[in-house]
Amino acid sequence: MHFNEFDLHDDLLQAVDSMNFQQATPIQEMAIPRILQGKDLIACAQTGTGKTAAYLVPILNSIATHPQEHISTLIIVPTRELAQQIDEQVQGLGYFVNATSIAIYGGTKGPEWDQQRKALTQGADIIIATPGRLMAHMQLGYVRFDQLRHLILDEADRMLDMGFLGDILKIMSQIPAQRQTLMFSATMPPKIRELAKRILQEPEEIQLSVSKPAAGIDQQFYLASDQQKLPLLVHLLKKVNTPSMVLFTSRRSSVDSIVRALGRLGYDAYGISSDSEQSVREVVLRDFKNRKFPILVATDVLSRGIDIDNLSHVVNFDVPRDPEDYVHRIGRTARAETTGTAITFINQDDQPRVLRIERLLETVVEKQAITQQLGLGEAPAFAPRSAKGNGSGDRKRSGKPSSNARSGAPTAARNPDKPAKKRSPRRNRPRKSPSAPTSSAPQDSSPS
DNA sequence: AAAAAAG
Repeated sequence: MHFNEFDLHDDLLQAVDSMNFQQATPIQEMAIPRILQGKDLIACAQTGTGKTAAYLVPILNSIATHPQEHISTLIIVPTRELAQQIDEQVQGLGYFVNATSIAIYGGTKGPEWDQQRKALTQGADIIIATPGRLMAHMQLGYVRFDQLRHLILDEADRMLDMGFLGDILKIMSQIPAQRQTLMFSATMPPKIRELAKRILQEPEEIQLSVSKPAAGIDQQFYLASDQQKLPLLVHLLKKVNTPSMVLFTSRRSSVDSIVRALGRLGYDAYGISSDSEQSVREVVLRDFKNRKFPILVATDVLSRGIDIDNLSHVVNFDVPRDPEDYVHRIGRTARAETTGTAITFINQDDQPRVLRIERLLETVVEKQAITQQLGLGEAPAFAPRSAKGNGSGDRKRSGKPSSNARSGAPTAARNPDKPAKKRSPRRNRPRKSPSAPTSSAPQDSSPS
């Protein structure tokens, strides 16, 4: 279905056109008409499917057709980077409708607080906020949501994981009951169902292939001890011409040491975690998106929703403890129906988690053991003790439980169906995000 | 045994 088949305001069609949106993705095709009708919605969709535009387009349509003075839309998200990214999308799509927006989040030291207060008092069409900072403003009493018509909870399952339920309910208690509410969640656990029941009215429900990675991702598992991981990574990097790689690690404390180790090996890498200063987080992410350096080392702060064009690789330096996070991490690549490679290093301790991931994916991925032939010593054997978790006995065991050291052949673990069509959405953003400071590449990770 | 978010 083409975008101009939706019943959209002329200005918005122009915006959609300027962004070169043509064919709607499945989630957009399903969500846009229902949101246009004013229905509440609960949608379960993998990231990288055009989820954000699926709600921004109809919301902006509502703003174009019924302009109002004060805030019409509140979008709540779990991380600051996601808030900023959505704000940038609003800037692009909202340009021709003259929609105003602001991202509201904490961690900043500059004039942001006053800018945020001003937007909240004098009005902006769309507010994109992380819960903590929004609450802080609300407690000061000047935030008015009396004209609010649309509330969106994005990455709702993540927000509950992060303990935001109380904040969300408190925020919701101060916005009109007469409103449209949209919930987007990667998964649909009972807690999400409960919340949906509580805050949605006769919701439409959209389910899109739950927890399955995109078809274009080539998943590769390598057995490696902690000492072998870095040299193995270097070996794999040598085979790539111009890598654009996000390397995930589960610990904030490892980000810096990996960045420094890569620096010593001559790779230009920078890191992001909640330990980084917010201004550094922003500059590093922007510079990485602009391909100013090839390797970004990050914690799971970036595992959800963050959109990076043409990311060639995701590397899991360790296996995430939550199998859902694996799907989210590797979903940073092969977005918008392109292709990408997801490499996961598995040491002895990581192995039970691998079984849980494979159970979630309903796929067994070949465990490659190539460290020996690279002269890095013997790889850890793949012999997971167990995959602690729910006691259901349907656990699938890997067909090849032990290390088959001679198989250097690339694994065949991509999802079988769907050819990887390339769509390459050309984004000529009509207006730049107003808040982006321009400065040069970050300065703090050269070899010491 | 982690991560994120308010300061």
